[in-house]
Amino acid sequence: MVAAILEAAARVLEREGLERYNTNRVAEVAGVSVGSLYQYFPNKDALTVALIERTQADLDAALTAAAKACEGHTLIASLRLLARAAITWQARRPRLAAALDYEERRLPLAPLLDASGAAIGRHVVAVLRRHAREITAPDLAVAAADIRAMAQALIDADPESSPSDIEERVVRAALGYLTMPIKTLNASDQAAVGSKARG
Amino acid sequence: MVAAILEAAARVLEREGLERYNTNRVAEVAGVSVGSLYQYFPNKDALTVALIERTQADLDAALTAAAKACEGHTLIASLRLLARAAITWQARRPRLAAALDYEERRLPLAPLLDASGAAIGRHVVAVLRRHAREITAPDLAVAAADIRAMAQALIDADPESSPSDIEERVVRAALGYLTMPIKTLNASDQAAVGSKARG
DNA sequence: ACCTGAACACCGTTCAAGT
DNA sequence: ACCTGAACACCGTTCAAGT
Repeated sequence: MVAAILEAAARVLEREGLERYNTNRVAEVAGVSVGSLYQYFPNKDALTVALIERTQADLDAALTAAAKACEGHTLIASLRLLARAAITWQARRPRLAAALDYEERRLPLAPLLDASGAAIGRHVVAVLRRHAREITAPDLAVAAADIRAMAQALIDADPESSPSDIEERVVRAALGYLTMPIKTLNASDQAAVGSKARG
Repeated sequence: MVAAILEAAARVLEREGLERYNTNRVAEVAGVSVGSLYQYFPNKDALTVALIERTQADLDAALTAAAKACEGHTLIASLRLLARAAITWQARRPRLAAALDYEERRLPLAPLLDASGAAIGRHVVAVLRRHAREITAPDLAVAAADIRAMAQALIDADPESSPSDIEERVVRAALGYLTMPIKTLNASDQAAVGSKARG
């Protein structure tokens, strides 16, 4: 029953969008009354969170496989494999993925951060750790979270771009963030501070 | 009257959040009836868009000033000035800025992209153009849009971090994206393709 | 025990009545 | 012309009645 309701929710989001995503419609598509829905989920947000969790578990599996495939590869090749996995996964149900990405920002996500969310981060961190020598970013966990946020922003930004174009830009952003020479970054401090005096 | 309603909307968003942001509350805070609100705005989204436009105009002004201050500075120092301007601006009314960033994703933004949105991009592109020799990214307009999306993602991601920490990460991301050696990126192609054969 | 769906509350929007 | 606010529609949620 829970699975049927989640499936109905996914279908409504995918085919009718966030505007028509309401509990009465989900119950109707699932073939149950709205009262039954509320027997299994305390409210609409809980239903959405459950759907996000199920979807994140899928993405986690895809990234686990990609992380394994990274073994023995360079940092660049590894980032490309991870980016490609995330982009391919999102391309399978783009409207559902975009809607859930959007809802993620609004919802209390403690359970997700503890469970699959952190799991996704852990895979990336594990891959990064193997290439620690090349990485100048001071904190791998922060770097993994930042790369995840940036990749999601680039992927959601324009669904018009081709997957290979998005991949190129995600890899460029991730690799640049990770390997930017630290002296280059420090060199900017004086100049920026000094510019306050200019007008 | 329009200004009074927009001010009321900003105050409601800032002090009571998106959950209590409704037309009846906005009208109440503005000291008018809800019917009057609908005489000046065709619907709630139009009110939100108008508020975003006004707010973006402020950000545009801040970035215009920052872009001017960049003249004569290195690419790195310029990116730091732009990042600092954006972060400082958002720190002034963080809850309002975060709420509007969120709404931006949902709304039809043709007017914004044509007006202030594109203006913001133009300033960044102008700064980037002065340093074209150091930049390996193939399209400055795409790069500016990507940097804007990434910066927004990092700024909105954790409001816990200190402004200087966020600034460091935004500059790292932007500079890395822009200057990543192109040969490094190309070097990953064969490895990634070859990995498909592995398991 | 579980399901049903009418009913309630809240909020976006309208419109007849007022000035 | 412009304002008012009660009324309507929609959707999240509940609960008395049914099986």
